[in-house]
Amino acid sequence: MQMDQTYGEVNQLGGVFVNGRPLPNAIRIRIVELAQLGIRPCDISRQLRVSHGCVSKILARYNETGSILPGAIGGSKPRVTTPNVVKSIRDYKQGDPGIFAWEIRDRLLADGVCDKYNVPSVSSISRILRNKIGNLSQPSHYDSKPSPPQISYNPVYPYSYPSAMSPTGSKLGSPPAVSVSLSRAWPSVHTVSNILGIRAFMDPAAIAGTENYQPKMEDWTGVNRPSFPSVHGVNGIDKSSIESDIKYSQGSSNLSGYVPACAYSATNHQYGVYGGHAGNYGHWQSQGASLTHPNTGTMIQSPNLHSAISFKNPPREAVERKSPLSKQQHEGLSAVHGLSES
DNA sequence: GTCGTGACGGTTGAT
DNA sequence: ACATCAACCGTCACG
Repeated sequence: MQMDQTYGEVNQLGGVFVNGRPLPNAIRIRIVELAQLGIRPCDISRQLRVSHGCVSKILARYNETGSILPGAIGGSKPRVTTPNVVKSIRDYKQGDPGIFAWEIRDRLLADGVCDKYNVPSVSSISRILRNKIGNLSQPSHYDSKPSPPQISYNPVYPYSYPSAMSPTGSKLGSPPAVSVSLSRAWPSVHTVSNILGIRAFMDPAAIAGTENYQPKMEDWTGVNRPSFPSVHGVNGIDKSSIESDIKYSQGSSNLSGYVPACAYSATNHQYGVYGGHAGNYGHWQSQGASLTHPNTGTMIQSPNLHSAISFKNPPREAVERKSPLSKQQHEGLSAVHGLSES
């Protein structure tokens, strides 16, 4: 609520956080960077004043997915009963009026209309039959609608927008092209890619915005910059930044000492993340930060950071997410490679 | 002392 | 406009 500027709360370590909201990207990145420098999680926790549970989670996620971004918050799962699916169901029903819902389900899978991740349940199919199709002859307005075939769920998908971001900073207003949504597990990756025919996974560009896109953090965009005395701050900053400062200024002091050269450079742009100021998202470009993904060796540079950051492995995560860290590795990551470079 | 985990109270965004 | 719901968040405390 009052969240706008919300003051955050202070955790046991003295760090500031906003309950319910993700840590600013700047901190998330810093966590990863420090870890890459060989600093132990417990020390990172203390230095950044972020609970170790959180450090653990962020690091685990990064190791697994290559993304430092928080997951997509809010929204609903994409509907599986896309117009295209409904249409197929109707076709099957018309072709064989006596067909059972489970048979339809099997056909949807067999015909590639759906995959195991997005195929409607038998009960959903029954409902569709009853409600949307009912009388076979009736055309349901569905077909008329162009509705992009499978992609449809893309659009629907909150989660996945590619945020990519418009460089300009426009937040995510417009979803870029389709970069597919793979974001959560729902549509399986395969599906999507098949559908779209994309090579998304391999193509960094495509990927870029994918996965988590940026969930929005408008509120925080300003986010903090811990180690810095507000450099530019003072002057011209807009309120939001300032406020954010307020919200988050945590131990600046130590930090700086700690993080040496890290690319981060803290500097100002710190929060690159979501736009340091006032909401401009595009700011990612930060300057030089670079993260190298350990497992893969992939290096992420800031400029691309956002892309890099945002994704890496296809999201199967959600699915497997339960146990996040499979310690074993991520083969998938390699795919990512291209990411960083640019 | 570390670190993984899950409950908890919270926010968000689609429906 | 409002309420639900389901996803995610970070903290905390336990083991």
